[in-house]
Amino acid sequence: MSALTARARARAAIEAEIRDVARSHLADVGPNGLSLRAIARDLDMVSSAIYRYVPSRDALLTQLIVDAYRSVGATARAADPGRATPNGPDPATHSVERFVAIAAAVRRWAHDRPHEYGLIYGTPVPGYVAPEDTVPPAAEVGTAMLAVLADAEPRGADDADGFPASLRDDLDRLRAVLPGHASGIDDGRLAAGVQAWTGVFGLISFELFGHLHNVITDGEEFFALAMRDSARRVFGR
Amino acid sequence: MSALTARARARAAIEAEIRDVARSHLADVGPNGLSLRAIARDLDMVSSAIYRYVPSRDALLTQLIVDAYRSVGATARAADPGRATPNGPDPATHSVERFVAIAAAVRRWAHDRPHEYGLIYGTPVPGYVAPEDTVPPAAEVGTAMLAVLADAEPRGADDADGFPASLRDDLDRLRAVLPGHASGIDDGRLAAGVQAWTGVFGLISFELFGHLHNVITDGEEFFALAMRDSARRVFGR
DNA sequence: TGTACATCAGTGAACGCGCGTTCACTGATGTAC
DNA sequence: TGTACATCAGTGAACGCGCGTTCACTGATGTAC
Repeated sequence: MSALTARARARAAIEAEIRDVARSHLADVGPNGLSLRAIARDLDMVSSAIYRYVPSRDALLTQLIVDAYRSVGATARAADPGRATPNGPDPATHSVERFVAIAAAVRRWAHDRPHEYGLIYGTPVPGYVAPEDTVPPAAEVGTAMLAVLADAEPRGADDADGFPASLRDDLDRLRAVLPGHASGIDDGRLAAGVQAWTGVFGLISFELFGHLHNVITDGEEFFALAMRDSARRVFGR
Repeated sequence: MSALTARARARAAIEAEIRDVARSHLADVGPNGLSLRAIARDLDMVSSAIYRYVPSRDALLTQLIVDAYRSVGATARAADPGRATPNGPDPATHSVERFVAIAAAVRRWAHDRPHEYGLIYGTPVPGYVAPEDTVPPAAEVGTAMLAVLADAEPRGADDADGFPASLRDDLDRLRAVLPGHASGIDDGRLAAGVQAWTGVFGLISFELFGHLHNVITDGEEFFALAMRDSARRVFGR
């Protein structure tokens, strides 16, 4: 029934296995320590056999990075209650709730697979240069979060007094990339939105990398509190 | 005149050289790639000679980590305009300004030595367990930033409604560690302070690790804006 | 000031290990007629 | 349905490399008397 030949199915299965094993190794040794030989060993393959499936170590890293970006991007999109309705945003869901829900889902995702999170949001792997194909997946989460801005009801005042020209340019460029009627977002709100967006990952990283040890034990509550606060600043309460 | 013998001075000089070379290698290969042999090579030493100065690779890593924490901690303290006066905090300097000044100095520090920043605020090195002696230096920056809270004039309202007990406990514990008359800080403000503190590193990491590429070009301005905003939320304007 | 001994710095060889990647090869699975 | 050929998966040996760490040793620098 399957359109794929037995060989093609076997190949797909092994490719998936390789990525799974690689992800689990990531947890033990980190991206720098990731070894094709070790992966092959775990799969009862001879070390050279893995080159039938993976062109090089860096290519495998790239795949894992792209997978991770796509995965967290999909998680963010799926968690947005405003996007849940069939056509367009649900106007009944307040933007604050949407932002908070997405943030919480991203945090859950990160805590469930800290090594994959570290792979994309931690220290860049030295010597590894991310190819172009990682760029679009990398943008997915940010787009999902900032899309909430585009749907929010516009506010009257633009409290962007004193923004330097360079920053206004940046915000203009960003507005152009955002979906829908993003053009209605004023500079002040857009800047606050970017800040809120960076805050999501800032807090997740801080917690995951151990810098809240001996400070905050209930990371989940604190995160929820902080995100609510962030979102309210952007959207007003 | 020197209290140290020639041998002791030579030793101190070489130890410093080793750390310098190690720091420069950090930039090229990251903490995982740091190699005692490579360091020895750069110093025209035979590979085994380095063991006269460094007990092991992990010990060297620990030293670099401690140095980095101390360095950023000292930077933060030195940048606090409220601490500049001989005795006690300068009441004329508003807390917002103090926080913003410290944050900017920390960002500068990080941008001047991104690898050292990554060493302490990036992904933890897999397999490396930080010994106890890294804990006090690690706390220095946070203490410097939150100390501003302790000096701030108390505000009337405590907008900490709905804080769960676990979070209140965390905040109590934290208050006990903070210097001076920190006991006067209410839960709402303390939580906001912690959030502002994590925001500093969140934004620095985000920028340094490349996640603001194609979004914000003038990172310095955006950072300043964000920190001002953060601080105002904590201290009121 | 001089000598005897202890401490230290630096050498060179070796241990056992792991890595990415290439290559010529065997045997199995697919495809075209 | 059967055969001939092309493609693919997996093998095993090898290349050249780097690593942390130990060890027995030589020669220089320091210390105590």
